[in-house]
Amino acid sequence: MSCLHLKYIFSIFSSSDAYSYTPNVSLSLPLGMGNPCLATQYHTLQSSPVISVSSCHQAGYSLQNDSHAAPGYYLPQGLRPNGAPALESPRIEITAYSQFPEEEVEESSNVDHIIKRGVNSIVTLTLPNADGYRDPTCLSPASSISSRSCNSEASSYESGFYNYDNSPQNSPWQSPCVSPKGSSSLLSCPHAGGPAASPRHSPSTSPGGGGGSSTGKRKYSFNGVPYRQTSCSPNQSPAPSPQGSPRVSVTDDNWLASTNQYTNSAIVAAINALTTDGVVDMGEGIPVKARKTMLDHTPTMSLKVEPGGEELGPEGELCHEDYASRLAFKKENYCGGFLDVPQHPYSWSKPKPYLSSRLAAPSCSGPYSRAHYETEGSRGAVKALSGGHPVVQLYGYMESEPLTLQLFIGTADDRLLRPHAFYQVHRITGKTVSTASHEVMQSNTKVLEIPLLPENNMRAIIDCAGILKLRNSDIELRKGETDIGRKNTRVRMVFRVHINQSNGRTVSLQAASNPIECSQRSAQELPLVEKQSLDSYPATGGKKMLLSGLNFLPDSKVVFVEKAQDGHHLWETEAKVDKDSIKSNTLVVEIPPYRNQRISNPMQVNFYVCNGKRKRSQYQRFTYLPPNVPIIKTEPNDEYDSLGTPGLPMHSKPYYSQPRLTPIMPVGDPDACLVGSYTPCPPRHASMPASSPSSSPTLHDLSPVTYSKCLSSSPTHAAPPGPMVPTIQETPGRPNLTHPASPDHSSSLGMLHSQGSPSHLNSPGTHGYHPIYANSSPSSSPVSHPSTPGGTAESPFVQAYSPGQAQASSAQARDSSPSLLPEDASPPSLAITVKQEPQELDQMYLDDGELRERRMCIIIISQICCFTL
DNA sequence: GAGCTGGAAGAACTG
DNA sequence: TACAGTTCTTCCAGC
Repeated sequence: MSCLHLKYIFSIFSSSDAYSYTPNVSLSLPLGMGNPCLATQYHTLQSSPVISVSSCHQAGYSLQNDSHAAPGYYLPQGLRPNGAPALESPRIEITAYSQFPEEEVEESSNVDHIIKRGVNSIVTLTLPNADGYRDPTCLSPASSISSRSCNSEASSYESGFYNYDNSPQNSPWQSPCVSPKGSSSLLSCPHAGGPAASPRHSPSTSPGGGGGSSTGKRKYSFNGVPYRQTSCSPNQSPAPSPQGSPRVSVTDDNWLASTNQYTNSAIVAAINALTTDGVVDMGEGIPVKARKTMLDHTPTMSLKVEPGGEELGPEGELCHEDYASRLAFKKENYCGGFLDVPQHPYSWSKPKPYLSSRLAAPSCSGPYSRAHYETEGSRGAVKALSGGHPVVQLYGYMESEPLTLQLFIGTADDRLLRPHAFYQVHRITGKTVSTASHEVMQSNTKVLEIPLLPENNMRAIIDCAGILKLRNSDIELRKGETDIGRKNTRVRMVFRVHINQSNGRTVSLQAASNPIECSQRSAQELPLVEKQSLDSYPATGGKKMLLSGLNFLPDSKVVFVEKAQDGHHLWETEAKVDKDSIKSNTLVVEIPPYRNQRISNPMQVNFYVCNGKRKRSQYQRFTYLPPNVPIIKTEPNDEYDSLGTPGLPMHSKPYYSQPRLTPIMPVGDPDACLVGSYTPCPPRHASMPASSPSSSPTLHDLSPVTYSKCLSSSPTHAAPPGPMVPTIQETPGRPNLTHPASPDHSSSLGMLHSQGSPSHLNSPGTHGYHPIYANSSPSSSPVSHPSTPGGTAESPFVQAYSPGQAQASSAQARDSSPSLLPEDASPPSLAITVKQEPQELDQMYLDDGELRERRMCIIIISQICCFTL
């Protein structure tokens, strides 16, 4: 499978607190190469949107990810020829990604990647094996019996819950992409299995009491994967699928008549329309109650405005009529497989007041919040670490049309980012919720749609989203489900925005939050490494590295491990931990010497913190450099300074639990990317469309994800040859891609991989955004990737800024240079200097400089608290 | 009374 | 197969 690798800046701040740091993260969007239905699409953007997410956790890390490089387009280290950060240029990249070679290889082996270049620069993305991953007919999150569950009568109606299950375009499985307006490609019906009647355990019907859902011990197939029991259980679960969603007739006329505005609802509607064609029949498997509810409300596709309505007033409400009237549908053969970007989504009321500022954000009681089961009541919206709620903002968007921000729960494991099978976003309603939202089902994944309004500076406070935990037994029994829920408790919130371009194309941006631990026990006991002061160091070792995170104990151990691609350990050694310096959130460890002191290329290894048997953190990446290689240091991170660990400047990038590798190159020298200046990753962009500069939006994922770009980008490190996500450099005229094999379900378009890693720290006073060390490797952390030639403060993007500054910044961005954020925007706490990308570089990619002027980026302003169950 | 939380009991599962 | 430890779900109580 191939992944569309999107780079974006991710900046998260809490609604109540200002954070500023912007890790670079690149997103890999899996493209089903093997599926002929996949169409590659890309557009030329007048502006290059960038999704930025900054997390409060990370203070500036910069990773590079990126791509295959096409000589000439990227310089090692992710810099352009002129030294500008690669990510800067607007573009969409499809990059191979993988962390664990073993898995990757296995997964990749199954998929062919095909990219079609259609007329109009249409890129068709297929969703290979999408069905395999999740059976649409299976119990979906929507089946939640909770009052707020998507399938509940109330929720489905009130929230305007729609199931667009088969909408490729909207499907979370679909990777963000640029699609030509009106382009249509046929995609094989994702839900081949059909709605049918696969028995599901219905939460609502399951006998109460713990374990009621599980009918027995889990059985595993020969390959160790739990197989679905086919016997129908009395407790049929309501296939929450949206199939029962309101149906609306769609005609070409009304579709065409729709405005230029893009909305996901259109897709939903389209899918719903398909149901009339018999394409989608979700009736079976849906609890009677649920079906009834949905049917009853069929005609009413309403967008419910959350409480706070009084404050919102008429304008703030999205009434049914209003909502419905704005819906445009395009009848299309979605089953066919082409994923179009709906051209006419519903529009959010324009003058909608943004209430978030008026609401008192719930305070975060501690480091953890808590997700809820269907059998429980809601546990509230996701909290930001600093309190309040996450805030997402789209920077650089200069149009007056409101956009729709999509939110769903994605995975946070070692594989590509994709919708999480065991968790679903949960729409929160209530007095304290200021943000309007509505739910839709896409490919068995619940998606929350939130308006991004120009009047609000394209900013939204995510106070309407909680996390619902589905019972493992319910999900594992789904047909085609290969994931195991047990101990699969980390998730990320994934944000997407589809932006219609004036040229008729649509660009999709995506950003993911930091990993969120959803297991109560794990959150309390498992060590979590969020940051490390060094990403790389000479093989001689001996240097002390500061780790920051959670749950460090006096007897915590740090183990360095090197694994072969086949998974077996090549080397493992326990590092020396400074017991005296151990705190619950910090730990100092001495980097052990590498097993081979004579390495000529950087060697990627992993390490983890262990609190005892079965209590290990996820793997963190570390790169051993040839002894004679000079180490580049980045500016100290204030955050670390605050840790009180003198002598250990931490510019480290936050490593979240996911030590995943994002192989950029499917094949090649694993170390290649690190070679030379230790640039994380070699240039991945094979071909930048010189002709249409504006057409390649760049997505920067600065999420606090733990990956290091390097790994991901470098086959060497991490990436097993096989499993890599192909890197595709799309150009209107010539898409260039590498195909990685596509993994099973993960290979579907829906898989998104956020490779980003937090790598950047913004220095106070400088723009937080660090564009791009796109190609940075894991080791590309600030340390290894110091500044880019371009210089610092001028970065067109601001990574982090305080909430208060956000609006000003965004406003300013629109007014003048969208891409540029005010200097003051960056939080004082950030110490890393962001270099600005030289314009010359842009020009290398673009024929004109317009792109820079209109660069956009989405910023997630707040870090999300961990959740516990 | 409803909703949100934190805590924990007991079932389910793993090794 | 039994057992102990781990993890998952559900339930309860306090605000």
